[in-house]
Amino acid sequence: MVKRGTVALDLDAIFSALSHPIRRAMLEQLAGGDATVSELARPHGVSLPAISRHLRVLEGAGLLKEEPDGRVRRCQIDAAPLSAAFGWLTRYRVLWEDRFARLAEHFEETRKKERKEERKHAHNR
Amino acid sequence: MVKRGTVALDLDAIFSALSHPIRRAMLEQLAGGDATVSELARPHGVSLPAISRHLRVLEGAGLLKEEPDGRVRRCQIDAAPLSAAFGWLTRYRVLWEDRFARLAEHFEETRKKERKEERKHAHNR
DNA sequence: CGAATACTTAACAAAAAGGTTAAATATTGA
DNA sequence: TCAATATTTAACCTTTTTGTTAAGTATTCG
Repeated sequence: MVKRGTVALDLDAIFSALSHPIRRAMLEQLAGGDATVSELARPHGVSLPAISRHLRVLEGAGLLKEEPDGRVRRCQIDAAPLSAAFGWLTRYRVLWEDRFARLAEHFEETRKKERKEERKHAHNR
Repeated sequence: MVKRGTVALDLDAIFSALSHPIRRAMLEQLAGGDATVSELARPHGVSLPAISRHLRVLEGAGLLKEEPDGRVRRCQIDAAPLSAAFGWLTRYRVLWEDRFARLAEHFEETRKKERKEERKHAHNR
């Protein structure tokens, strides 16, 4: 495991953690704010033990922090390791074809449009 | 498998492909230019069949294109799926803490410094 | 042609990943 | 105190991943 500054960079664990749709969905959910284990489990049709282990995978990659709060366990995202993943991709982005840049732009624009849509809908809520 | 435009976005396969150090190293090597299977195998202390299967994993994620050239097989990177991974990270980057941005900057700067170093060394070769 | 080169496929084994149910633990609240 | 709630641990099973060696398939070159 490589260290850079105070940030542990275990790219194997980070990319591996991101490779499962349930775990990505959990991170997406946590991006909207902290959540308990049960709240994170609700959208997925799997057992609690399965969820518990997904959480440990995320924790192992440094992507998750948990804090016991009564009989509930409050989870929050730690985005630092994502920066490592981002960093790796960025590093090679410059070396790979321009196609990459063009596609990245495409994503940025899609994202902008989506945010515009979100703001529009927010008014109707 | 989701499609957006002409780009296949199989984030499971892409992140999974990126989760193995040998495969990341292969992509790094390919970033420096096309290579044959043996050339890609050389740096890693594993058997050719093992390499062959790593290549199929990369191919399965759409990250690799191969072209038979005589008895050699020339491999080249296809960065498009990396853009999908990049896109996913970017999408959530805006939602996660500023810490992310600060770390991303850190990486960009590290990268700049490294490139400066590379140019310096290039003169001495 | 026939040997060497560059790979891939097949068959196998060990380990990791992802899921299940049942049981254990800790906390809250009636 | 006792039952309900929230979550983890244990034990187990199946599938996937990663590696191995041995054998097969093309292609090149003397």
